[in-house]
Amino acid sequence: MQIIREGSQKFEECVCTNCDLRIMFFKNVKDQEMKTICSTKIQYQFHKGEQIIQEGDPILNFSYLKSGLVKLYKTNGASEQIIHIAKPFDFVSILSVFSQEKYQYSVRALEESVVCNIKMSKIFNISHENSEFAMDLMRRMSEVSDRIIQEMLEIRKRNLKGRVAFVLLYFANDIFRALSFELPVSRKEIAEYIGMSTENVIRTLSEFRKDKVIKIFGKVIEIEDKEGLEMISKHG
Amino acid sequence: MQIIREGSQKFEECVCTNCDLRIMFFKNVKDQEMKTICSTKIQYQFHKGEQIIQEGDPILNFSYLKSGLVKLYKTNGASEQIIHIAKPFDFVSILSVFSQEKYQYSVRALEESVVCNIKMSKIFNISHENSEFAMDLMRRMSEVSDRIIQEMLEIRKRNLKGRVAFVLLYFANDIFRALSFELPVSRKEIAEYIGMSTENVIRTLSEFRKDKVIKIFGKVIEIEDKEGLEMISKHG
DNA sequence: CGCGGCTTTGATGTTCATCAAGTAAAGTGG
DNA sequence: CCACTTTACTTGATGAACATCAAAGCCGCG
Repeated sequence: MQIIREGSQKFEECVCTNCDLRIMFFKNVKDQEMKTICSTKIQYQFHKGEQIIQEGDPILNFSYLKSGLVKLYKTNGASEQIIHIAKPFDFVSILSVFSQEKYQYSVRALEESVVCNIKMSKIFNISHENSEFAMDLMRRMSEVSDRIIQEMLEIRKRNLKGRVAFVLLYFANDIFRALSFELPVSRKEIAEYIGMSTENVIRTLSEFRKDKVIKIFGKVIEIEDKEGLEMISKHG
Repeated sequence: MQIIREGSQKFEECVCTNCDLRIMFFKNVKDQEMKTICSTKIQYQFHKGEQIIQEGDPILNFSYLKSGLVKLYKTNGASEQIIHIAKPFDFVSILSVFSQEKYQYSVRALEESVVCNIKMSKIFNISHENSEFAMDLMRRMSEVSDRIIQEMLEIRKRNLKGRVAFVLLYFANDIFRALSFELPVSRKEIAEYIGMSTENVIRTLSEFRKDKVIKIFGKVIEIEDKEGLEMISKHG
């Protein structure tokens, strides 16, 4: 992990004004407020595999993903449960930032990722003075948690094959927007995500390969028969 | 379903001032605002089994449960998935009220329930002028969605026996605060809640009875060996 | 080079869903 | 209020789905 220093700060110019994500969270934040956010925010770069948030740690910052890909998960002793795999525009700190003092979940980078941190106190201050901002934030938080719940329900109602197909389509449609992609997770992580055993995830992938639904080159997956995969996702 | 008319409105006196739930949502709402909420809110009483919210309907109101017990669920064709069973102080409209135009889930009364409805437009107006209120709301919404996700993870990591034990303890500890209680749901609904088949839920209950962990009198459950049940919930 | 983690496949056993069939309970219409 | 229908509950038997154990190949890394 390393801190990203943006050169423009030296010139007292606010780079955040042009941040891609401004339109999501800070659309209604005035220029003056934006300047103080810009000067106090800290951006970190995380390498693949590095821990971004550890459950149990105190929540001091409002964090959001600027680029990369992360997994949101929870540990129970030896095992892990993956709750969500999120990309930018899709991950906001964690739901609990407004209701908890400590993180309930952990976050780890699946790819090179940049996270922008803003002190919670600043978020509270701005919300206090700018209700438009508070409402935007509410809308975003609501979307994020809603999506996670929806996704958990979708996974829960499927059987093994349906779940694996669902995850492959999730990567293809939502994350990479391509029929061919490199899996950013291990087979074990897919298993932790869909709540099945690693061996059975592998077996299912092999079966899809035999049935000519996908091609497998190690971590690279190529979807050959998308309609077939969609059928499996829908009906097991 | 029937509308509850509160006599006090005739006397131009605000009954909401003393609402038990005011401290949760409207702690920071000023008296004048409270008066307009009070005069425009509509309360409905639902009988056991009546539908409160139907997925797909437009979201017009911010609703919260004043008394009773409800189930939050989603239908897929013939089958249902229960997402959460909620009591007052625990259920706020639905998460999606701030991000969606239509309800994503349905809500049905499990017991005689009173729901208070406030027009969304009013909520937006107050949030706009009163950021304290907006922040309170955010905190509540965050708590609710966080709890649902946490609960889904807890259920997911258990096996059949562990899940049934978990649900029984949920009713005993969180809902009824008693070792003996009448189940507000059918065996089928328990199955839909924990994602198992109805027959196996029944079998597991019977097994708990044989092992002298619980007593069963139709819908009435009496927990005989709470520690035992907790062990099963933890370790299957 | 050798170690540990990831991947793969096979064999085995457990857990769970499904089917079937019957009883009990609860609602429905005459 | 009673016959009738439907829905909820229960148990057993069977097979399918899935986890677990075991063994071996692969790959990256110190």
